[in-house]
Amino acid sequence: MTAPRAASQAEDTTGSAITPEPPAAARPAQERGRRRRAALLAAAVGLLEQGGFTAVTHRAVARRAGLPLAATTYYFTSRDQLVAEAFALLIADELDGMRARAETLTGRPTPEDLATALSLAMGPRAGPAGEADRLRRLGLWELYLQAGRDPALQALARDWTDGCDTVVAETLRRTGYPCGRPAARTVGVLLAGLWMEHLVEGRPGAALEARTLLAQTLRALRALPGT
Amino acid sequence: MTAPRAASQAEDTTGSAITPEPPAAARPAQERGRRRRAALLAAAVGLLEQGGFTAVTHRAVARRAGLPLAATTYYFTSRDQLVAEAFALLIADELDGMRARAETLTGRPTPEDLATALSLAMGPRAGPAGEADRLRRLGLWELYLQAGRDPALQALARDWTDGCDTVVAETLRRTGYPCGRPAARTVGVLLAGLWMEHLVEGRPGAALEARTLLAQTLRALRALPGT
DNA sequence: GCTAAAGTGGTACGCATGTACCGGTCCGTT
DNA sequence: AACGGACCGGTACATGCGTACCACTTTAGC
Repeated sequence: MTAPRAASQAEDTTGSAITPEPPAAARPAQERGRRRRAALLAAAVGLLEQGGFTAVTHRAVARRAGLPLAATTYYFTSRDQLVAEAFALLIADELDGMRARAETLTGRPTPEDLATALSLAMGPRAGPAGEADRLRRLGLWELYLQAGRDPALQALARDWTDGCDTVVAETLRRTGYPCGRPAARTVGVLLAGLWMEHLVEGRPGAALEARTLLAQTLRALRALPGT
Repeated sequence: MTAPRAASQAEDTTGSAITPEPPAAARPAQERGRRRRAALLAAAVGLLEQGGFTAVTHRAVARRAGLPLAATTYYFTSRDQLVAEAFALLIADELDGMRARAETLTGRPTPEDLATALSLAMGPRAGPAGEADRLRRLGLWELYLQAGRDPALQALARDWTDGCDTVVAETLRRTGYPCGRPAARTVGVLLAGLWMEHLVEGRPGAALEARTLLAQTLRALRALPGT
């Protein structure tokens, strides 16, 4: 968060003459260390969900993980690294969940049924768990957008997009909607856009609208040859 | 940015016995004051574009506007208010630009031509001005997402969505694509999603893909009756 | 058991932030 | 001309931040 980010791997200015391979324990050697690192990462993800990008501070992460402040700088070389790893974890979790929900859909559904199922798979769940989902997704999109300013996150942003598109494409193929990548992309972008809008604006009819527009689009794409 | 946000309108604890109507000059009485307020707002918008949400600090705004720090707290009761007004201004500017570009499109274009024109109207411009556009849009989306956590911004977020959809709907109608709101929504969401993706991920073929997918969708929607 | 590395936790520093305060100046009104 | 509110600008304060540091304890490898 502080200004100078480049030239961080500068000269070793500590007392010891030889550089003992920066102790940054990216992969801790001991079991307890690995657990601690995971706890910090989990705490970072949680904070990301609850309070967004700016909520992930060293102190907040340490407090949430029940660890001393210094643990955060010991296991992660910088806040940026911590955030980036949390982002990657969030993406992986979210894609796993989406994939799992999408795979329950089988058979040869009508466009309407497919639209409903896809909406359920890609959107936040209903009920009390929905608010947690909503915040998680909000955090994810926040980080996604951050990738537009921070090249270090760009690759992760692409993973997210590709992952979503792949889930959509596979679902379409499996349920008898053999379509090219373009059509799958259209459906994926539509789904993501509609759900993001819902996340932010919280309009009452959003879920229904998503199903309707999606069904319409699926029907239209199917009617058009060679997509 | 500091913790307690509620109960901010608490008791008047200043020396004077009577509350002289909080001096918060929301609409300055004097010309110079109005100019200063506008300058601060413009500076906030600029910072929003360049550095995103977190870059809009009292000090940065004041410095950019060439005014003393205290001016920011004089004309705006809080940072939140400053940010909200900047957001509103950004939305209005962006919608004006989009509308102006969209209105140059006339006649009865093919789906491909329409897709190209809409992409040009709604997406960032090319050339050296494109990077500024890119950052501006990034800032806008950042704030848009923030509206998911801050109810005070939600109405503005809806204005943005509605504005985009309206531009799309009017453009479609004017160019001989009489369609219902659902179809316009589909096109609008698709456009917004694709451009946002481009903003963040910066993939080479994104502009071409946007045109292709949009043309395909327009064609498909036109082929389907009653949309 | 000994030694070096890994891990630990308390503390400190420098900086930027949001916001409050206050003595002063400008200006429209009477 | 004078009065009162709008406006001005400098400064101060408390807080939270990222990161560095360092003496200490635990663990792994010989």
